[in-house]
Amino acid sequence: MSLESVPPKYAQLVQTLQRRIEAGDYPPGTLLPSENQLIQEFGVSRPTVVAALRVLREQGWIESQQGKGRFVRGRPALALAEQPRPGHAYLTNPESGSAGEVLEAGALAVPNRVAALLDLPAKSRAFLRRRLVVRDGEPSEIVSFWLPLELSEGTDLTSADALPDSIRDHLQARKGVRFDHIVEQITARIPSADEAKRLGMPKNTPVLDVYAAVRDASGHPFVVVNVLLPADRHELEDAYPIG
Amino acid sequence: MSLESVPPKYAQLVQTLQRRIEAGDYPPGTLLPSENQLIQEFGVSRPTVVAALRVLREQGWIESQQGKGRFVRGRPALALAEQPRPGHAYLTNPESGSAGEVLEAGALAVPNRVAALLDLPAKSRAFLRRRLVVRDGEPSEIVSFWLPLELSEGTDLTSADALPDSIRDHLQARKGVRFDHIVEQITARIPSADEAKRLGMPKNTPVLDVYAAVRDASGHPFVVVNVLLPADRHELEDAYPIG
DNA sequence: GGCTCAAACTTGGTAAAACAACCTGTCGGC
DNA sequence: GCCGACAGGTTGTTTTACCAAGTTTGAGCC
Repeated sequence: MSLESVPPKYAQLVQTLQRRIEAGDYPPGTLLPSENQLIQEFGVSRPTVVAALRVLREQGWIESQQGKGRFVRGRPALALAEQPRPGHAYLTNPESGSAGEVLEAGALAVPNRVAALLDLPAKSRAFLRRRLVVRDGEPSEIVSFWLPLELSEGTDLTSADALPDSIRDHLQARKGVRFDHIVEQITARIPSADEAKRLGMPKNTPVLDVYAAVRDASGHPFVVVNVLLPADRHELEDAYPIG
Repeated sequence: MSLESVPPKYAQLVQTLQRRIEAGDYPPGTLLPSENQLIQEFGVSRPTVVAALRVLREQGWIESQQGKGRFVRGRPALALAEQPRPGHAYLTNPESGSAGEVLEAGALAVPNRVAALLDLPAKSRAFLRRRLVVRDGEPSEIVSFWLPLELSEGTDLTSADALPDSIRDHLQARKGVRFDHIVEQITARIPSADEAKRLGMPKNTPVLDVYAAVRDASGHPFVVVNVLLPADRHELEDAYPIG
């Protein structure tokens, strides 16, 4: 085993400076201590100080001006809020982290829309794993994973139990694929009678229908995640900076 | 005067390597030459090589693995594409760029949801500008801008004609506010009879209801944009990288 | 007083060196 | 054959050193 790995010095410096900015020790608009002052105070070399300040600049905490110094901007508004995109969580969270029930797990003909997202010919077969997620004792959403048959071989995706690791880790470990980005489509529709029954929702309220195609760096799709959310109980929220 | 300032060496290296990756000299999935090889080939020092490779890694061109090397990923698909996010386009595009008709423009009591997004007390009044956008001769979507009364003074937002500049430029020029980020909420519902009529859509198909709160760097909201999109004619699409 | 200019600060970039951590082979011994 | 030790490769981190370029300041001259 390993002893608690200590973070590198420059990362510690980043943390320290972030805390001081948040605490108001370095108010926004003011000048940060110069490189030499930081070298003195923390007893590290200049490259270490510069590395820390570079990280802070790239994250938007400070801005620098040659010849003058580095100005405090404050905590970057979205640095942390920037995460929970709709389709993303279902890929990275293990199924066992949420209650639920596996509805289907096996190969069958893909809907046209999924075929297009997976770059498969229409009417071809693919593997489907569909799960009803339960939150607070109530049915909450239906999550479906579609993947090409060759990708599903050798995985535990046919299991009727919740998977202990995330779909992403599962595929990455067993098939060696590398996820790169997600293309997400959001639409709304009236649920089918079956969907409404499973979700325990009135038939005349719409569902949000989210398709997330997971692709590698070259744009080749691996998996399509579909999430069905009753619109009376769920919203999608997202935040992003604008230039 | 100065001669054309030459870019720093590490930046030149970044460019060279990017071009080689794009040209296929370093195909995705393969190993990049090691630091020592690059030092040899380009006749620069190790910190210079490392600085260039750090930039490439942060931009998503390569990924590195201690003890093994650096793997080529390819051009980062989304780094520059930075899609038009749903609420964003309506802020930056001038109204005159799309056909349409101003439905309302004036002060009135805000709905609870908008009040919350604008940090206003419930039942207070705010300025509303609502417009029906027409595409290809068909009514397409309803766009509403809500803003606090003090922000609407001195603007042309009461005009019944399409504004020649974007809402963003308009407010930035006249009120000196600086937009920083957007918090977006997406939901779906059945349209009201009036909405369905204006949008020329069947009453039993849902609409996507997008709320985008535009805020400054400190999180204070300026404007709320609401877009109503018939779900049978519109989808929201978005792409983002995953770590 | 007002101007010029040099000195002293600031950040930006490059070079050379060393050690640590990690991976992958090869070469033993078993 | 199997397994461990080891050597040699890789990237990660830190240090020392020097030069370049932009900004501010103040001393000194007119």
